[in-house]
Amino acid sequence: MARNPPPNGTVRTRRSRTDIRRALLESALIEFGAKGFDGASTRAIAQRAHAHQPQINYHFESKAALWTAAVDHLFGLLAEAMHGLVLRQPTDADVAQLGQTFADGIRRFVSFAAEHPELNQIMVHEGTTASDRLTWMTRTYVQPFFNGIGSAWQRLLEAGIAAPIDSDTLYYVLVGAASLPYVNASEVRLLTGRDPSAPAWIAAHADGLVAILLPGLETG
Amino acid sequence: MARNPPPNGTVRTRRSRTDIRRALLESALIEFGAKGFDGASTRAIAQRAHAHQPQINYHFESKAALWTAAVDHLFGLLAEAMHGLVLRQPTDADVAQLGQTFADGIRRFVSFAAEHPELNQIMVHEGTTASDRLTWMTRTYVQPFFNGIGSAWQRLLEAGIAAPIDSDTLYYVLVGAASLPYVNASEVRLLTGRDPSAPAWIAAHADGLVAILLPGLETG
DNA sequence: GTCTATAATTAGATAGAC
DNA sequence: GTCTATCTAATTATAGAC
Repeated sequence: MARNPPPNGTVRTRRSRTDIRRALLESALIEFGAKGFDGASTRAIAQRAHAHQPQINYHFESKAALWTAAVDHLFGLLAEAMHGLVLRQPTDADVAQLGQTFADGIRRFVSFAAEHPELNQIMVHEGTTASDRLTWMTRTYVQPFFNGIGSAWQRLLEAGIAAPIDSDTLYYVLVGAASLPYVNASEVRLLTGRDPSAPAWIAAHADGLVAILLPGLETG
Repeated sequence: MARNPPPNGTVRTRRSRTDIRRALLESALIEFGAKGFDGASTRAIAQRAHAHQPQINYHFESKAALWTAAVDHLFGLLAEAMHGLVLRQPTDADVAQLGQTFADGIRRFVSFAAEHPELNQIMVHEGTTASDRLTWMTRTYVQPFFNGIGSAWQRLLEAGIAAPIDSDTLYYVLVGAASLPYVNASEVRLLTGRDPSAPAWIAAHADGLVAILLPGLETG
């Protein structure tokens, strides 16, 4: 079953279907994140994945289908990173426990934003203008996330743990404050000389957000 | 000196040099904000300004020059909106007064972000990747803003007025939390059904930011 | 499955009539 | 100054050899 190997080491090794699809997806995330849907070119995406431009149309139906597949992949990673977090707890649960869970969620989200800045880059690009892509992404992936955060925040507000911000506004305050340093990591390096992807930076950032958003949280 | 009027009302009226330059600049801000530098097309910019595409190269040297002029214009508006705010006060000044000034700055910045979302849209687009445009914009306009906020924040930290966040991080927390609802206004409308450009939304948002960032501020 | 060649469209920029 | 026409280069997508 083995295919003939290339004549000698000079030729690029042939990759499996799943390998090249994954490489194209990850390249697409970086390019779409950096330049947006219209600004990204399929040539640049292919080149970054060490593939040729027509392979995109072979492995995916179109540029739009590639974008969709890339976003599917990325939200799958987010779901993995958030797995096990249950913000909507049974009504008799200790609300202080919910506060700790929310704080844990903030830390995980900050870590994810640092590790995968493409997610928030793409969301910021798409969120500016009404489009089919925005509607699909919002209804499919963002809405459940938004709803879960909103209902948990409501209970934390009533318990006096949360800062005095209504839940709709809180969502954007949280996401904006949690993601901008990683979305704009190039600017951060230029402006501060520091690297926002350093573990110490990420931890301090997350601690700060927990402190300002959950001032009524018991520490220890 | 009056030019001949158009034969009758059907023809588009000829605009003055300054009028058409301004129309092209404002159109450019919207397109660059929505799609980024590479994603925006000069044809779309011209069309939105009710002009023809070659007029861009007549009134501006190139697409890049148009971008630069548009950013110059926008930061000019920001400077106007912030005019009179003096964050770096003489050493013997009352530090509580500095807290009030900082709070006022937050409110003005939120209002500006709501009124001119293009500023933060463009900054988010450019901040993702190192480029000559990013370097120029950061050194020319962002650095002074960043430095002023940083030194004021440092004094507010020492006075126990500011939330426990170091000043580098604070800058991105503040800008991200203050701008995202307006940068992504389309998504906000889809997700919440509310309009973030409504005065009540803006005021509540700014109040929330002041409350979480300056917990030691004296109210009243 | 991969790769070369290329079709069809659109991009930014320029020339020249008016 | 404006506008039509057009140039060159880059875009997404397809066809067909291997």
